[in-house]
Amino acid sequence: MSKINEYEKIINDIAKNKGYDSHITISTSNRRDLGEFQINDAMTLAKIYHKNPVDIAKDIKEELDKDNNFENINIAGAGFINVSISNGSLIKYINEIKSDINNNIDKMNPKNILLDYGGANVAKTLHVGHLRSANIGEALKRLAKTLGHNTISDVHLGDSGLQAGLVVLEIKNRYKDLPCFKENYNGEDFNLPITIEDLKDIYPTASQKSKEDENYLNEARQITYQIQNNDIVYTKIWEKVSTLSKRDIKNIYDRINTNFDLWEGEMDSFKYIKELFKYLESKNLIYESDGAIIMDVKEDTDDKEIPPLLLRKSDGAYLYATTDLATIYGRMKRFKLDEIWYTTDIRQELHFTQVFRGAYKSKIVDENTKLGFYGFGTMNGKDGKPFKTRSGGVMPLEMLINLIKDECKKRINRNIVEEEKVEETSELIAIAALKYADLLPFRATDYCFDPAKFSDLDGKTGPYLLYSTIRMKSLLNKADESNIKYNDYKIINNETDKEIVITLLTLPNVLKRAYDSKSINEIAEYIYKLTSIYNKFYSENKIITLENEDLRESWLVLTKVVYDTNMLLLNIMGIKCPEKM
RNA sequence: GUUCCGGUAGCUCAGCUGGAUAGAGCAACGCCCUUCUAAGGCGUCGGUCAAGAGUUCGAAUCCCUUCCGGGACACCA
Repeated sequence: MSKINEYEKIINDIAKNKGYDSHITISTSNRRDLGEFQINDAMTLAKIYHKNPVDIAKDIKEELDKDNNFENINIAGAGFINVSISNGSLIKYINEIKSDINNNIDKMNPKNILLDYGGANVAKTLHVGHLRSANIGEALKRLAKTLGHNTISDVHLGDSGLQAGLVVLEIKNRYKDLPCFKENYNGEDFNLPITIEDLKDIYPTASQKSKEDENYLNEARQITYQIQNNDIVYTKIWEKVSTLSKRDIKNIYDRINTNFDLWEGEMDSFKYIKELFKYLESKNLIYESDGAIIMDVKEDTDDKEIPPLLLRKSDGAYLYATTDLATIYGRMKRFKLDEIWYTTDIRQELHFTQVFRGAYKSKIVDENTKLGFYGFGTMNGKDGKPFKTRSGGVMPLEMLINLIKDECKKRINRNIVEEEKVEETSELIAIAALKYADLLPFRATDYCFDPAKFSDLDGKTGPYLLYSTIRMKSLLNKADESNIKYNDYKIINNETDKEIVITLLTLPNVLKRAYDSKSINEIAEYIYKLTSIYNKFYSENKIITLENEDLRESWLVLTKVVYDTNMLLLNIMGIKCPEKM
């Protein structure tokens, strides 16, 4: 158990012995003049037990006074209990976590969690709109892992929609002479002379044409249907396009440290669709309505309209809901899952509500498996609409990364970073800037996309965190080079030192809250707070040259613990730290 | 129309399971590099928490109303 929870348990045991049975929490005080931690539960307990809150506070204080973990206990106002932790206890705490930062984490009971995020579309360029899903999903996965869970991540590519028909149609138009488009094609394998560069042009062209030409659109729809139904040529072309496109998509995901265990897509769910329909039919859950096949998912207790799940269009084609339900069907067959997490734009919430209901109602998913939708807010431009480039399209992710990278490159300290490392280093800094800026706002609120926000390199930013973390590491390296040992934490010198220790103490609760709310912003806020206190400490003290050896050793141990914590949290956020910058 | 989510400093955002004096970054202004990386540190300026009413010992936080902005609402994904 983490130290902070040990403290909390002591306090809860005391309260229980005094007859107050309720969960009491301690939190860092916002009245530091009165104490470092505060307990606000006396007021709540007063209501339950019909007693004066100050008397309850006194009861608790009386016992806390006897425990040498705590000191300077006082009661203020309506019944606030202010508590400080004794230096002795804090020193012990740092020594408990100094060699393994995992000792400052409360592991949870392991669950098997599948995370569905990313949502890239085959044959389409990864653009800034894909950023949040990747950053948030990846960070949630890493957080879950850190807390002891088993995870499977799936990019769940969008590869079954109209863009398939559009792209194949455009290819057909451009390469009429390929053997596969001839009448007596014998099904032999063929080379598709298409590059990723071609692909970047093919979809936008086709999309544009479909908007202007209804015949073109209809033909694309027809081909989409044929691909979904395993047409020998079209399906093969689409598979080739997918393979090519996946490689491109993976390159960009790699750049932003987003990794998937499964590179599956909507098309991979098609093999379950027949079985799924049969199953739903056997349960009498689906029926025809206006030529389409639907499933009712509304419930009597609903106070708003929940439309039915549309599983097959009147023209026979399948939809988003079909592939999502079939995907769940497949996942439940293949894996033993406790939870499935979806991270997409919050505008898809209703869709997932419908799909989840369909999954539970049909018992594809039993009530022991939790389906969770953790949507993120929409990325808007300054005008309140989705961010666009000057030409009107959505900005490709690659362009944004390179934009930031150029800014970072200008600021690299060439006296420190070797020339051949400049490229790699500016990439890491750019990614840090991008990811941190994206993870800082609360998950579910919309936010304003401004390239300037991501290229901010000063203040509360990714580069600030990297810069500071590198300085910590550099300091520890200097100590190693000078053969200065730092084994034990011995002295808390002043308020700044103590503030660092207290901030470290709260880490387990921060991780817990982030996990509960499925929002990384608490972690992003926390690492900034810890880092800025450390930077204050850094500027106040000269460490290596200090003559007081015990204090110097303590400071180095403290530096190491903050460094380890930062590395842990950067890793959760999917941010890599360079050696120098 | 139904319904969901927002409105907090000039800008971008935290804080919302009620707690004491509402925070941060940017921007503006001032100070600190012969000394472990100044992408840093310190300070100043900046607020009717959209408005009104209510619950409470206590409200940015909970309830209600209004105004403003955005989203979703069966053959797109």
